[in-house]
Amino acid sequence: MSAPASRVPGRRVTINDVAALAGVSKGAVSLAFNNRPGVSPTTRERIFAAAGELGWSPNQTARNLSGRRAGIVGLAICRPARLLGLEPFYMEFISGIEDVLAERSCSLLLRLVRDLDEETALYQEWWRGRTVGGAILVDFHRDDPRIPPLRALGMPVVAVGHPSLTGGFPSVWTDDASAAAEAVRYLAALGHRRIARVGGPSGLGHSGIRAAAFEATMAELGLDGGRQVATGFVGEEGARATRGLLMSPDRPTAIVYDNDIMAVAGAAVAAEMGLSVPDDLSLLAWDDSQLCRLTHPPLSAMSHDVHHFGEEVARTLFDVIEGTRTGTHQVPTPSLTPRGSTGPPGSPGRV
Amino acid sequence: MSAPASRVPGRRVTINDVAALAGVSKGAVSLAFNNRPGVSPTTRERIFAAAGELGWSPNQTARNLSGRRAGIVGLAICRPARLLGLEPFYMEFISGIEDVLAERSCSLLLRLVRDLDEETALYQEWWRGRTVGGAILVDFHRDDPRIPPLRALGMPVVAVGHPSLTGGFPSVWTDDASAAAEAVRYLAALGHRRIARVGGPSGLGHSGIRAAAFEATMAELGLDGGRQVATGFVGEEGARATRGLLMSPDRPTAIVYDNDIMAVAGAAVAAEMGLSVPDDLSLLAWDDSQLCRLTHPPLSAMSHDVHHFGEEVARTLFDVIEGTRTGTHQVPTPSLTPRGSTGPPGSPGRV
DNA sequence: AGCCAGTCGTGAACCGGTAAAGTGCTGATT
DNA sequence: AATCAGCACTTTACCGGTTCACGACTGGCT
Repeated sequence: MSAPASRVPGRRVTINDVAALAGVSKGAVSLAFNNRPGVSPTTRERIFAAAGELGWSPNQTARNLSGRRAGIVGLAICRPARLLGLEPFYMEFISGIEDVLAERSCSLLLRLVRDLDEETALYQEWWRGRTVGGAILVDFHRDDPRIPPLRALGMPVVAVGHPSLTGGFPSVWTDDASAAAEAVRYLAALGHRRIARVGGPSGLGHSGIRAAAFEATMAELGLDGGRQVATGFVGEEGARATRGLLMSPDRPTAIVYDNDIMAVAGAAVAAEMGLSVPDDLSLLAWDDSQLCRLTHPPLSAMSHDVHHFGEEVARTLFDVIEGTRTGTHQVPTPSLTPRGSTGPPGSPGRV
Repeated sequence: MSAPASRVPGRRVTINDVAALAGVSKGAVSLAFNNRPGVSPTTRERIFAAAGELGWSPNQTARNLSGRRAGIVGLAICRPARLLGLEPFYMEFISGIEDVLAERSCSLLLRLVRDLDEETALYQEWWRGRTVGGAILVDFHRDDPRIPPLRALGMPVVAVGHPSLTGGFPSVWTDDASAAAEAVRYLAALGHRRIARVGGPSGLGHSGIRAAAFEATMAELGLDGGRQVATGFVGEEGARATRGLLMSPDRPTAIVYDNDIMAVAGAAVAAEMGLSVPDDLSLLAWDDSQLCRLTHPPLSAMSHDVHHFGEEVARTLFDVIEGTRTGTHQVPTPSLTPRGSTGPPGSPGRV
């Protein structure tokens, strides 16, 4: 029941204790622990021995206060909490980030915020307060209001999004425009003429890019039924949007979704309305997590390696922090993975 | 192109600048910003005005250094990064935590570790270095080696796991034993006699509890085919375990899994081996994320609200930090949600 | 011997706040 | 008139490190 043999009951051990035990000044201990010249190998040894005996390691907070930056990377996300738990994208993305952070003994500071102003204020606090050494910015909007204040802040940042959106921050991005175009061309090649798209919020940059590319490609192919619906990315809205599209007089024969959770919800709606996939309706998801392989039929998707995306983002951030990188960096374009949910429209087998 | 009008180009603004502008000492500013008595309303006003003008807010790092604890909660997870991205459990759990943290303007510090020693060392560093104000401990083992050192640390902690495992830390838990028993009784009632279980790592506490309850219930019902296999929670291992069970001479007619990702993998194996679910084989998942509703047939599961679980954990941690709670706290027991993957064994419709 | 350079280490200032003791003033009490 | 409580601040000492100017000692060179 007694506590393990500890030195002085209450007091916490500091650099001074180590210095005293090793018989040097605290400056020397600091030098030793930051392996910098100025202490002889013998003394260094003695200092480490003392630290080991006392179980001391430098106090990060104190360290941060005097100049050095924390081994902590900030990530604020402006989305509802529930969505975070349901969307496979974020967790895979975060797992990729963590994979790289862990290698360097760094941690991720995660925070959900309600709006972009709160997010901006948070980053300012994190940076000015030396809580983080850098940050990852996601979900860029057109003319994103976070850009000017964060630029002024001078914090190392890696932006996730197309360079046209990220206001000059070093960025990592996928070519959503090409992917969206590929999606449309694929469905058109199958014979679809009325193709719809269920996208994310209209203000969101990458949704906008996909929307524009979708429309442009439809026009280019001479297809005119290119209706698009904006949603908030959650399954329920995906279902509602799908229902709306399918109830319209000239209902689409194919729908492209902006993530897989909405595509899954869309598939359920199709079933509920007695439409068979892919004969009556083709569905194409985006991101491609395990979900897509589990539905019946499995969902075709624009797929990419989200874990790897996260890794690249984290690696880029370290480069930015070390000052060895400033440009933009593209990761592979999502590529079409055809599965059972896409096929020619109104195929012969239809009832 | 020019930076927005900022006071003195390089220097960061500190409490001293605010004090100077307001014409008071920095002590007064500190008092005002921690709304404590000792400053008149007029002066207080003047101080806030000055802070507003300079865009100053207290530096968290400096604040933490002198006593006060950070509004940051630590969570270390000792699992492979890839798994984190695939397992719906963790993200839903984290989303629940974040939901409560966000209400109080707190953040979650997340870190993946390789082993329990690294985890212990990390918590010590976080606590001694005043990086976090408390922590969430997960994945308890029998006689968990983290307990003694972390007890000695005195950090506010909430443990996720059965009180018999969590070494006296305030804990939040689900009754896995009852749930495991219910799972077995349900399958037995359907007529199954050879029931197997694909569990998590044998050292993991909650896997052990489920294993013991599984075995005890099997014995109680006079069933003897209760084989159990330990895995690492990933889909691939779930598939391998399932394959092993199904290839044995007296193969089980029902399998219970420890999470849903392995159950999904198990369903794929059944299909691959030409077994029909549930006629030839019943499958029962655990946790019950969306995955279970997407397979064909949908998976029956021991389901619970993981998001809510996370919320309760976070709330409990705040109570512990404030000293208003020390005991254990049970959240609802996972309850059986029957879907299409369970049914009587070898039913008439069988080929 | 005298000078210089280089190594090892010390001491004090500093990072940006908090906390507790101290100061000066006002107004009520005896 | 003297005492005293109470408010509104100011002063000063931390919190636990890092950094940098400076001193002491050693050894090589002329």
